[in-house]
Amino acid sequence: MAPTPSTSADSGTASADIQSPGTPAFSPLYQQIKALILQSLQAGEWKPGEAIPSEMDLAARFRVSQGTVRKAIDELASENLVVRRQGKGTFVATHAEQQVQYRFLKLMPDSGDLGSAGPAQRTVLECKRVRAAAEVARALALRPGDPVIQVRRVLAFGGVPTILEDLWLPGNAFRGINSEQMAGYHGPTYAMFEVEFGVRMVRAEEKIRAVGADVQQAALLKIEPASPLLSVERVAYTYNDVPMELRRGLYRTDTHHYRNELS
Amino acid sequence: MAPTPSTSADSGTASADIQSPGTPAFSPLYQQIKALILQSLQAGEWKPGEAIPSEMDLAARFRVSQGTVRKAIDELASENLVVRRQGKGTFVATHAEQQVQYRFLKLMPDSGDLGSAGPAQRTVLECKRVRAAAEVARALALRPGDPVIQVRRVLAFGGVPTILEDLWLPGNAFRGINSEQMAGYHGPTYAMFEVEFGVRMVRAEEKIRAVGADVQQAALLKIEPASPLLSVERVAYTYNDVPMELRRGLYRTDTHHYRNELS
DNA sequence: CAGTGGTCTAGACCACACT
DNA sequence: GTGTGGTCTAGACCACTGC
Repeated sequence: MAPTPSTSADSGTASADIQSPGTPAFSPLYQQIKALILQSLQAGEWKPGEAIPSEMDLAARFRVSQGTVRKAIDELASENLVVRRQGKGTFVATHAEQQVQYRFLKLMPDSGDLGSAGPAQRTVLECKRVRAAAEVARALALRPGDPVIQVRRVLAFGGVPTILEDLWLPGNAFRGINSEQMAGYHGPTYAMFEVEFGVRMVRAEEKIRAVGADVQQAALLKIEPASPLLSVERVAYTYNDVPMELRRGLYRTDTHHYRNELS
Repeated sequence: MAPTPSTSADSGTASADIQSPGTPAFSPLYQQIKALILQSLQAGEWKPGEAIPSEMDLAARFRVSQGTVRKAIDELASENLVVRRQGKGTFVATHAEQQVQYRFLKLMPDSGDLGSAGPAQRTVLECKRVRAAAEVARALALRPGDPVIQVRRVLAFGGVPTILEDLWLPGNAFRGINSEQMAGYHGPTYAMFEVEFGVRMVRAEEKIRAVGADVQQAALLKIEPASPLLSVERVAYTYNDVPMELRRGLYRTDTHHYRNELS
């Protein structure tokens, strides 16, 4: 299964390329290899946490040099799709066994002392099948009225309710999900999605605002109504930029803050 | 000016390494080259926007192969310290001539329509020399009482005041700064810092919270007191992780949102 | 056209982890 | 020791830019 290089740097050969006229569309070999590896990743040829074949093996399989495979894997690693470990191999990234427990949750205690409060205590308030409202459908690339799972839960740190979250999940991919799974799983929710539903979140976009708590929200978080809360609206994507989750979190930021790095 | 490789991969040579006992401290050649290039960047050997020497030139200068220089530059490019442009050269990154006008400002209009409101209108309310309070001193790695510049300004989009910002700058590096500079410069404030003070911001950390506007803040932003605002506390760093600015912004998020990407 | 960064190869050796 | 990823080199050719 050799790729079709769009240009050839092989000494001696000169394979031409089939291209639509007018589209330069030059694609380096390593990008094609990357795409092939990505396909195997999507297809589940290697499961999260498992090792992928060695660079030499992949080079042989795709009939390219190790250096080309290396560059393809380099990009996958920089996108956090795989993790390289010297001497051991390259592994499919997973939300479980992440060094920092929550890869997508950037809320930090002001003290900076992470583990003091231990893991979040989850309380699932609701987990039901509904029909997608227009807004939810748009975010998840569904049609209005399509089945979605709606989850509402509270996360507490050290006994203090800190986050109120609403989640919307495509009904088809998450068929059969229930409150016990949402509450009972030890570890990140995204890790549970991998194990139970084979859904790997690889990327997310967030829109952050400051809002005032309404009466119901205030009651659930045990704060005064109209208290300022951080509203974090997240769309999480699997491979190929397919949206698989819409999430709206309300964070208390009197004891925590959202930490971000710019470069 | 050849580097001292901590290990040698040269065929034929076998240069041993001077290392403190007990410290493995293996550092690849390309990291050493990267550090050397970084030194030249800091020293101002090449100014923001200028081209650095070609890969071949640098390879000759450091007596290493082009591939090694390439890998060093690759890392600098991934850290946004330089920008590569095929066929033209590698250029020192700058906050001016940035494709997106504000590299560190992640506030977007909800409409998504960027340029509609045009560039921000700046109103400088204050620009004075003060002595660093404990908190400011800590953030800027100064001693309490050291001179700092304090700036307060309002940014408006399409005539609507949207951001209220307080800035603290080390008095020594920004000696002589005044309101006219802060208000009059066309383009990002960080670009002005490069041109006028030779200070290049390379990286920043932000702590984000939701807060309620106090009476004064509300008046300046022409909103109701206690309205929820996004508080963005930023420390910006030059080379070598030296903090050069503390900034606290209060963002209206009824018409805009803070956009973030996770991966 | 020459010069720049970008791609690709092939082979050698190093650092690390397991057995 | 063996196998993995990581580093380094040398040389060839490709794509893009501007003279």
